[in-house]
Amino acid sequence: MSLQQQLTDIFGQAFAASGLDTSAGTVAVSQRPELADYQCNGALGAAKAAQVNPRDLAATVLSHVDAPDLIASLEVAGPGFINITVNDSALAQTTGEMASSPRLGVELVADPLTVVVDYGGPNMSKALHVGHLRAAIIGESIKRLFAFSGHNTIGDIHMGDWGMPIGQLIIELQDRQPDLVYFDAEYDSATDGPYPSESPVTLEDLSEMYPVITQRCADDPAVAERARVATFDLQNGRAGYLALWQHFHDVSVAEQKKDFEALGVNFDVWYGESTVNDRLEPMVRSALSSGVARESDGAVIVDVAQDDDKKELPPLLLTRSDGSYLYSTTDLATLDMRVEDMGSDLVLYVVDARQSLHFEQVFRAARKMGVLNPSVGVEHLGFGTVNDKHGKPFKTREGGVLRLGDLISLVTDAARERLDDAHIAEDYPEEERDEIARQVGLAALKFGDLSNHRTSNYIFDLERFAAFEGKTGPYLQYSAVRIKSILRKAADQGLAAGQIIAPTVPQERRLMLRLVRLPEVIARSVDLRAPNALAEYAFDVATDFSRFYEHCHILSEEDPSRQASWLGLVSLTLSVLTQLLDLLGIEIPERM
RNA sequence: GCCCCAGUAGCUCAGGGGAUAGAGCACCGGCCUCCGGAGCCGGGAGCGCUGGUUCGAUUCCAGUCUGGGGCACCA
Repeated sequence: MSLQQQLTDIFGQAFAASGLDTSAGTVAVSQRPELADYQCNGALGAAKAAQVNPRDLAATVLSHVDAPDLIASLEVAGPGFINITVNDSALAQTTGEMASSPRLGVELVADPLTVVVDYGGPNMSKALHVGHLRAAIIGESIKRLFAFSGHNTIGDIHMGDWGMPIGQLIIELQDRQPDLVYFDAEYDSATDGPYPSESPVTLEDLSEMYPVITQRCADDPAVAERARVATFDLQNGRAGYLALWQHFHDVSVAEQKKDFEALGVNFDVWYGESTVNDRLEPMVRSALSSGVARESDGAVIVDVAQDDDKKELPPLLLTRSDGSYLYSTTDLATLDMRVEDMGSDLVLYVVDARQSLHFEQVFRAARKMGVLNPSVGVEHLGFGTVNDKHGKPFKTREGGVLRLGDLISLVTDAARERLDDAHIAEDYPEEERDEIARQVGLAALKFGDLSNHRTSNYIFDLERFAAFEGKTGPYLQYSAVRIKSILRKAADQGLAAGQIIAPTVPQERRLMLRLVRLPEVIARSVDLRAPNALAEYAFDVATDFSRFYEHCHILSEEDPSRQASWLGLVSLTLSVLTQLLDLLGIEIPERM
């Protein structure tokens, strides 16, 4: 049990023994570290309810606290705060237990859930760009966080591959290459042979076609109508379109897989909207027959407004008036699949915050339609938009969107340049230098993103991402690498980590206090679904380590038990940093 | 018009109803006979505005201003 939890239990009992509610015993990390390690503010609120003086009440509570092994001193301060200073040897013992625990003292959740994390969400036929960065790395981090906590997680890329854009691309291609067999409605693969196995387009072609056809549809209703028809035909199984779709899909996935792999983002399943095509028609029919859905202007809709709504909630569209399906339909069917086939208890959507209304509609419709029973949770974990320094949508200097692959090259090159300039790692093999540059560049990129709160709008600043000083990913890597270096040298000298003993210098004590907070930080990050809490803490751990490192010279320490303890402490620090960075999707080089 | 999100230091951002609101960058000043200086130590400067709830509000609520976003046949 964590130190903070032990203290909370002790104070809960002390409040109970004083005739008050156990919940008043909640202990928090002290806000005034120069005064105490932890504090309990429960006396202030409880005193109000009991109509007594808070300081007197705090004193009464203290009289019921008897934990000399754990607590070194207690003090009532200010209006009635209880300041708690823990015993040095208890602190050392807790730190030592953490060091010998494979999970670093973090308990597995009592009731593991099957959690589907829906993130990434690229549209088929589009190269990944900077806008996909957040979904990918926030989603990856949240997935890892839930998995570490003990949940059964499934990361699903949920590709946008079954909607209007596909119909648009089909007619755009038709206009460019009308003679392709895919457009011949009379073509019968049973008699005429299979469709060509070679794709008529590359992802490059599709990416170029995409904005062109989008604009054409916006400008010309007749073109838009053709796209709708093509979408309908595709969804209803027109063979040529399906064959074409397969090509679009394959060239897209091949390219996108490379980008996601380069980012260190791995999906468990590559499902998409198309995966649930077979569920669409039955689902809509069932919703109609049960009366949950109704026809309106030829479309099928589900009313999701409620009497107590503060805002007007438009109905959710299950089908267009031509009978074709929308992403609301595929999202609902996907949810159905996730519950029915994948056994989800919780579905987390890591998707742009601008889609919050859509998810509100989908979640409500899902409850009404019985797709979701009350025991299954669904949450939209929205994130902020990607803007440039001036708060406008991010564009490259040429005015286009920055490709994800180009972005990775940019940060990797910056890291490589830094290595060269500073004459760092000059004697390493060229291959290793490249690998270090890759790891450092990605760390800068990811930490720069993940240290922001998920929901805040995102200012995309290349200079900031290529910075390696201060509160950055590379600083964290550097801290970890220094520890590895120390441990390597210690091993060379035959020195081993030993029992962690009571701290003797403030920097050492501070580091221990920081490390033992890990369980609470993990729990809080899970509760808030917020990787930035991990990022903040990781930086604090690294900073506290740097201070300790500056002040305590480990390898030249003369007292053997102290030296062994310090080696244990820095080894634990490395484990904690490694774990945290892994949860953020950041790798640590062996040396750099 | 309605709704959502955000307003904290010059800039980019943290912040869990509690005491004296924290980092990083930038700027200024220190630390290299010592385990890796991508480091450490020190310095200045801030909760949009007005009310409310509370013993106590940057935090919760209402209003207001500013910025961003959304509002059935796009995703």
